This record gives sequence, C-alpha cells and structure tokens, in this order.
Amino acid sequence: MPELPEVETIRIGLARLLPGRVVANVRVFDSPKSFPNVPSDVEHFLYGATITGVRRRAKVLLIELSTDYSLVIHLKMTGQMVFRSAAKTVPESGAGQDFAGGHPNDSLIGALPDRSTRVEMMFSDGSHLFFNDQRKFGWIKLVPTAAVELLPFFQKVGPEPLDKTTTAKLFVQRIRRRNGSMMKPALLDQSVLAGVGNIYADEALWAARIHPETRVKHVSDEQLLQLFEEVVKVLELSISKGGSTDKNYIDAEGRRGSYLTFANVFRREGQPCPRHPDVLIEKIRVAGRGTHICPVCQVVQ
DNA sequence: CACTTGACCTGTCCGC
DNA sequence: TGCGGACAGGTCAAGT
Repeated sequence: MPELPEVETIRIGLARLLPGRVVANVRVFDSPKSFPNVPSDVEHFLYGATITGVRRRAKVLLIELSTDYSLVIHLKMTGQMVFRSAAKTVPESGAGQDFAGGHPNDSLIGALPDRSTRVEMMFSDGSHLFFNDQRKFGWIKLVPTAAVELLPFFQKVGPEPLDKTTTAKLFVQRIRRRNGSMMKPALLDQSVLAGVGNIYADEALWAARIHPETRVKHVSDEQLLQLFEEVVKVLELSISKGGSTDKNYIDAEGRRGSYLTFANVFRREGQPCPRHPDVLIEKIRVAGRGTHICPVCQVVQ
C-alpha cells in the first residue's frame, strides 16, 4: 500500500532518526530477493558507513551513506521500515499514539524481528532498523549513489507531483501520451507521474469528477488540469495525516496513518457520496484494480 | 509502439 | 471446522 504519502511519511521519520548512525551489521532473513547484494559490496560499502541522508523519489526510499553508496528501498505493497532505539525490540512507550488516534493495544506491530522481517540493520549505538515485508514483493539494493539515477526505474519514472517545478501543464502533456488508454491506468502509470497508487487515483478522479474508465482522449485539457490539482491536494492532505493505513502500513515509529478517515470514496462502497447523500459509492474493477466511484459524479465520457 | 494481462507472494475473508 | 478461491495492489515481463 505504500504510495507517495506513505513513503514520504516514512522518509520524514527516518530523516529525523537515522543520519549520523553507523551501520555495524546486517542480517538478511529467508529471502535473498529482499536484499540481493553481493557480500563484498555489503562488506566494503555498508559496514562502518555513516548514514548521511534519507530521500525519496516516487515511491522509492533512498538512504545515503558516507561511502557514496545508497540503500535503494522499494516497499511495494506490504513493506515496512521500522526503527527501534537502543537494544529494544519491542515498541517504544508511546507507540500506538498514532495519527489515527488508535489505542496502544491496537498496535500493528510488536516485538522485532518477527516472521515478516526480511532485513535487520544494526547500528553501532545499539539501535535497529527493520525491513518487514509480508508478501516479499519489496526489496533493498545497495547501489553507488551516482548510479541510482541510472537504474531502469529511475530512467523512466515521471515527475514528482509535489515538486514546485512540476506544473499541471506538464502533467497534461505527459498523460496525453496515453490517449488511448483509460484514465485510471494512465494515472497509475509511474512514467506519466510519480507516486500515485490505487488509493489516491480513486480519490483524485472522484474529486475531478472523472470516471476511471473514460479514455484519456475523451477528457478535456481543462479537466486534466483540474485533475492534477486534485492529485496534489489529496497527496498533501494525506501526508499531513501520516498517510493511509488500510491493512498494515505503519511509519518509521510504528504509527498508523489516518488519511482513510478523510477519504471520500476509497473503501467506502455502500456509503453515501459526500456530494450526493442519496447516492451510494460503488466498487468496480478497472484494469484489474479495485476501484471506487460515485455513479452520479463520475460518468464515462 | 501502445496497451493490457499475468506473475510475483502471503494473509485474510467469504461461501459451501 | 476445513477448504478452495477471490482479493489485496506496485511494478515488470510477456502477451495482443
């Protein structure tokens, strides 16, 4: 589930917690796919390295090291990055006081490592960083920092929606490359625009009153310009709420996000559309994805 | 080339 | 209670 707001929330937490810490050791659990690096790189460029910064591009986290290598991390659907200070492997006191205001006993995570832990990083001060990933789709790669932008994903990924230099006009130009496809898959296409996933695609399309199955070519420039503004608004709102916790997303300190409390359509099938109290949100399938719409606000054009 | 579908995984939930 | 199947959704490879 981590989309841009979730990855950004994790980044904010890690950027506060990690810089200055020195990597002492790394344990890779059952899945080589989770951290497919040659041991000599780990030996030379990870052990003893000081963390110098934490960045994000699209849905990818970048942990920069003093050795001019970076840890490139994609959480895919169920990945988590959880920090634990000192030798503690249980939640910090105060964990559970999350963005959603949940009860501490509702914590989504307990002692670490657990059975979903794929990589555990130990720092010289005794603190730990855990990469958990129930479904093993995610990965961590150790890459020379200068080579990060040469990775295939970064070569083709589109502009950052929250970057001030990314304009609505640029978005329209890029999504027009997919004039033949439907709006939802075009919006999910990371080479058009970075960072939008299933939750925020549904929310933004509802806000812009565009049916997800409408072909891009049938949507006016004016509507596409508005859609971009809605994408920006929904991403910013979600970041301010710590992202969306649907099933298992948590931030670097184990807290849930509360955006779904504010969602208009996502996971709200059977509930009234905020704009039409008499109309119920429907769940349909578009391009293989669960998709939420108001059948009155959003009609195929 | 543009576009769509299936694979990658595991846990959960639903119907029988 | 057990069990098969659908579903969850980010990205890439393979297909049309």
